[in-house]
Order: sequence, then C-alpha cells, then structure tokens
Amino acid sequence: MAKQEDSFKKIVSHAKEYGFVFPSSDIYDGLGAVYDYGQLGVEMKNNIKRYWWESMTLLHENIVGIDSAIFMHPTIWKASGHVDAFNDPLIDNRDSKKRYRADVLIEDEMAKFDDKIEKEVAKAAKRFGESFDAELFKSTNPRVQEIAQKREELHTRFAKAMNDNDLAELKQIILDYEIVDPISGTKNWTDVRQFNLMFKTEMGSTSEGAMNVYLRPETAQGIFVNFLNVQKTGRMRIPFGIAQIGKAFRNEIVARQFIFRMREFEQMEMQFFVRPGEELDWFAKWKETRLKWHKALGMGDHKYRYHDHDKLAHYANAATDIEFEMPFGFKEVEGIHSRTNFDLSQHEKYSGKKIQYFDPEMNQSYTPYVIETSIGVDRMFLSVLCSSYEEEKLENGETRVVLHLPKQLAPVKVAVMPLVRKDGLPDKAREIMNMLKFDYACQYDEKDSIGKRYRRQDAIGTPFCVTVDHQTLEDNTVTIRHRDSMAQERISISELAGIIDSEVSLKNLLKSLV
RNA sequence: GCGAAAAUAGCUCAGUUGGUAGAGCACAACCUUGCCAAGGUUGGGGUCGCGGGUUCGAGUCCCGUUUUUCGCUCCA
Repeated sequence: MAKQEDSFKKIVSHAKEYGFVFPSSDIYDGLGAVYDYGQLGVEMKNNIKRYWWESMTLLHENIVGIDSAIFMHPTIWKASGHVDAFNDPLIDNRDSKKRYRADVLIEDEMAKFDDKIEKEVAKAAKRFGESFDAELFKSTNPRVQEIAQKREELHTRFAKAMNDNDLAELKQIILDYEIVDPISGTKNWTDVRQFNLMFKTEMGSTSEGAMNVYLRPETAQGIFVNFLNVQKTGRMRIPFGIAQIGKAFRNEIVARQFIFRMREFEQMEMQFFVRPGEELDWFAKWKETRLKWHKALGMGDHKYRYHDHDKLAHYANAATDIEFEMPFGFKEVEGIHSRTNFDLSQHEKYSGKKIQYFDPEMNQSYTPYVIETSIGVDRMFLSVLCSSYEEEKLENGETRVVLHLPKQLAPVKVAVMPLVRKDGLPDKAREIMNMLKFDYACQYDEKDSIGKRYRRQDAIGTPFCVTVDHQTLEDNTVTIRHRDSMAQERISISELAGIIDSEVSLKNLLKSLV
C-alpha cells in the first residue's frame, strides 16, 4: 500500500511538472479541491470527450446531444430532490468523532421530557386505578405541568432556531440543555454547520429583485427538462437517448485524491428513454456497452469491474458502477442507473406540464423510463494517467519515465525533430511538420541530444517521434520511433501519415466498438 | 468536519545548538557531440506558504492561518 501511495504521488507531481493538471489559483496557495488543466491536460481531456461524444452520437442514430445551461430554474432542484436532501444542520462530537444531525439530538432531548411525563402518568395510573383520567391528570398535575412547561420552552426555542436557520442558536440549545453524545457521553461539540451540497448564487443585479439559483450538481436534469423539446423537434421515437457533456458543481464535505473528487468537475451523461417494463433489459445492454467502450482503450481488462448497488437511491430500481483500479484501489469511474420514470414524473408534477410520450406502436401515452450512463471526465482522465505511468527499467540499467497513453488520447501525436541543428535538417523537419500539423497535434524539438528529446516525448506519452537525418535529404526517408517499444524503422515521408493515422485516429477505435 | 504530518527555486531535496539562503536536475544563450536523457562556458530564477510574536538577529523557537497528504467521518 505504501508503495502504491508513493506511485500516486509521483503521478500527481508528474501531471503538474509536464503541464497536465495544476492546482487552481496556484500562486494564491491553491483553492481546495479545484484544479486547472494545463496545456497537455486540456488536449487529452478533449480527446476523451471526443471519444465519448462520437461513440454516442455517431454510432447511434437514436442518440442526439444537447448543451444545457449551468443555471437552471431553482424549482428543478426541488423536483429532483436535491434541495431537500442536503439541508441538515450537522454537529460533530470531538471525542467520539461521530457526526449527528443537530435537530435530531434536540428532538431526542424533547422526547426525554415526554418520557418523564409518561412516567408520571404511569405512576399516577397505578395509584388511582381504573378511574384514572390521564388527560385530566396531565392538565392539572403540577409536576407534569412543570415538565411540560420546560418542554414547551425548548420546543419554542428549537422551532424558532430551525425557522431562522440559526445554527449558533442550535448549538447554544445543545449546550444549555447539556445534551451529551450517546457514545462518548461528553459535551465536547463542534459548531453546528450546514452542509449544503449545492453552490448557491443570486441571479438579478439588484438585491431586491434577485432570485436564488444554484450551480447544477449534475448535468442530468438539463436533459430531463429538455425531453419534450428534443423529442418533438428531433422527431425522436422511443427508445432514444440524449447525451450531454458539461460542468457540474458539488460542495463536497471532503474532497480528496487529486482530481478524483473535485468541487467543480465535468460529466458525460446520456439519458436513454425507454418503454416502461423494458428498462431492465436496456439497463443490461448499456452496462455491457459501456464496459466495452472502456476496455477498447486497451488499458487492461483486469482493471475494470462492476459494482452492483444493493442499496438503491430513491429514484432507481437498478444501479451499477464501473470501477477502475486506481493506485488507491478500485474506484467508481462511471455509474449506470435505471432511474425509472422518477425524474420526468417529478418535473411533470412541479412544472404542471404534461411530460409524456405517445407511442404509435402501442397506441398509448406513457411517462418514459430512463437508463442513465454517467461518467466523470476527470476520473476517466485520472484512470488514463494512472494506468499509463511507468518508470521503466531499461536494459542498460537506466530508467525512463513513460506514459503509455492510449494513442488516440495522447495530447501530442507526433514529435518531429532534426537529428542535428545544421546542414538544413531543421528546414526539412519543418517541412514535415507543416505537412502533418493539419491532422495531428505535433511538436517540434531541436534542442539537446536526440536521446534526451525522445525521453521528453516519452514523458508526455507522444506515440511517435519522426527524426530527420542526412539520409532524409538524399532519399526522403525518415526514422519513425515507437514510444512503447522504442523501436525505430526507416520509412519514406509519404508513408508517414498512413502509419500515424492507423494508430491514433478515433475512427479505428470507434470501428472496434460496433 | 475531527486527528496527525508536511510546506525552502519549475522538480527532488539539504540547511547543524537561531547568525545575511544551497545542491542536483530543469530553464535560457553560445560552443561541442550526434539515434535513446544528464559535455563545456555563462546566465535568469527564492522577501524559505501567509500573518503575528520572542530575540540584537528567525528558514530554524512560539501562536494563529492557508494549502496539501494520510487516517477517521461523509458520499446522489
């Protein structure tokens, strides 16, 4: 384990050193769990997105894309359940290190008063026998009255604090009533905090007219609220899907492990709408399709596994994760969920619009069921980086750092370099660059020894290096060097594009999926 | 969020009982070599995470704070 953590550290610093990923706001000491993609990172990330997008929209006639706004009507998040699910005031006990809902602790305290009253009532009932009137006793007995009074005081205070969202007052109540942790038995509490998953901001430039809006915590809702628009204008017939790539934002309590869990992240989601009753078949199909998409990159089949959920979210009737073996264990990269008709039904309810599909074959209307595939771009990026990084021991005893990136995802496809910086070799190399640069991301390098330049390209995962030497000037041949094997072959310049294309083009990768 | 550890050049790190900041690599220029990285010369780059305090003097000691890592916790 120690060794694995070590290698993860190396990957993180490699990512920074070569311009894949930087901490956000680096010169201001960074911003927690936010990262920027650098000059190479953005290229690789775009390649990942393009692979996904084309595998969805080009390979499936019945899947179309959209790009919905990050700001959405706040009611959408009420309908989806996001607003209510994360509004609890929480408090930690420093001794037991357990976290509790502050409101639950106080309600338990109120229940203790109720218990006391019941005890008094039970005692009295024993004394008075069958003629005992519990209600009369409660409303007249001075001891019960006293307890009820205290309970009422607490209740009033509690209700007001909850209503005002006064977290400091909630803590003060816990202190005043000497509420202790049921485990540690101590009163060593932190402040009460609210953990709201969604980032909130205001829309409207004057404070009076402003409306609270949220940064979306998932891209899926943008698809659901556009279901009718796309279905009608695109003349889509069920089954069909809507794909989207976009940023989402979650105010994570704990964000760790580099770009694995970030507060601002990017999702690639596809919601597939099907007939009710057919959802589990489609769920199985997408589960298989998505794993195939991952495996096609050739990073190692054994690094993937499914993790089926036993405990399902409120909206799902089946769910699985595709997990990838990161240096810190198998971790979720993609989720596939059978979301039933929960989302569309909720939006129908909250918007008051009829969100149904008329199925001409069945001659009836229904609310479609949904299979969701949702993949984190950044997690995908991390999995590619982690599985590619190698400190390779060479025969001569040296080590080289090499990224065995899937060639289609590599940020730079070809490096073109003159063997020496004289005799017109740089000009010839430039000529080749100019020929290739319209199709492939190329780098030109003439500094330092040729071996050193090869290693530099290895470190950023460039699949091919093309070297111009004196023979090139005579017969228009160059050497092409392969990243993984370090093998070189001499080929004519006219063959270059064909060799490169067969390995780096998305087209061949996509063909392997169908 | 709780607990622990850490923060010195782009990277990896050194810096003794407090005494005016160092190395290697990397980077730039020039020379040299020319197919698997580390030849020569020269140069640029750090108010030692930030803010206080103790002291004649703080990278070093103390307090606070920010960020990161690890463990716990949480996780749609």
